Amino acid sequence: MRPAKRKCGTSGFESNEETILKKVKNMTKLRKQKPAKDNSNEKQQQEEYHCWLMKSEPESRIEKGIDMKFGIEDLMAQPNQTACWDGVRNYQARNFMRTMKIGQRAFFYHSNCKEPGIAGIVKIVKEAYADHTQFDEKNPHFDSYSSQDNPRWSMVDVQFIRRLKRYISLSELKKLHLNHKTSEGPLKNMALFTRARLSVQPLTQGF
DNA sequence: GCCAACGTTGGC
DNA sequence: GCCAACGTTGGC
Repeated sequence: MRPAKRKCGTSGFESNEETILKKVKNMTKLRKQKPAKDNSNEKQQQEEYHCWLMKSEPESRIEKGIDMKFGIEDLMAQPNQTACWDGVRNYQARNFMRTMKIGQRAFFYHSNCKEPGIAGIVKIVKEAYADHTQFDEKNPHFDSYSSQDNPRWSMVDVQFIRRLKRYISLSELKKLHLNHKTSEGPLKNMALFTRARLSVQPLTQGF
């Protein structure tokens, strides 16, 4: 059954900046700190992240004959407005996906496009499992070193929740980030800037 | 284990 | 389309 398309809810991002900041602050706050151990390079395992940012390209780009386009509208058009997040080929991004739990939320970020920025919110509806595209020779993300017995790459399923009431562009986020670096604001450690090239990331850096 | 060369990401 | 940043590969 396909649920009726959601309207942009009234609980959405308001159009004023204060409320956006409050929201981000709240989402950031949900990050839970496990009891600290002294081994600092285990930090990533010690810390549980609850809110994510996942990048996808909303504009057509052909790679080995396959269109990489997958914007938020493409997600909305899927059955159940749900899609698997295949194609991640970076270990850190993969590892983050492997820690994702059902029900957690992520910002859907539009990358490599005219106006990069956050377009909407999705939720994790299936936890990490093998990414089938790694076994498909015709797929741009085929990995000949991976095996069915021991798959190297994982993916999760995400479901559309809603668009943001207004698109939050990268340039706006960057301004906030720069301000927050001096004012100790909530976007001070936003991974979008501290780990710019990661395609799957927790909202704020702590790793 | 170092690090140069190479490949990819993604803003601009 | 350029290219900076940075992750990966592989020679040594």
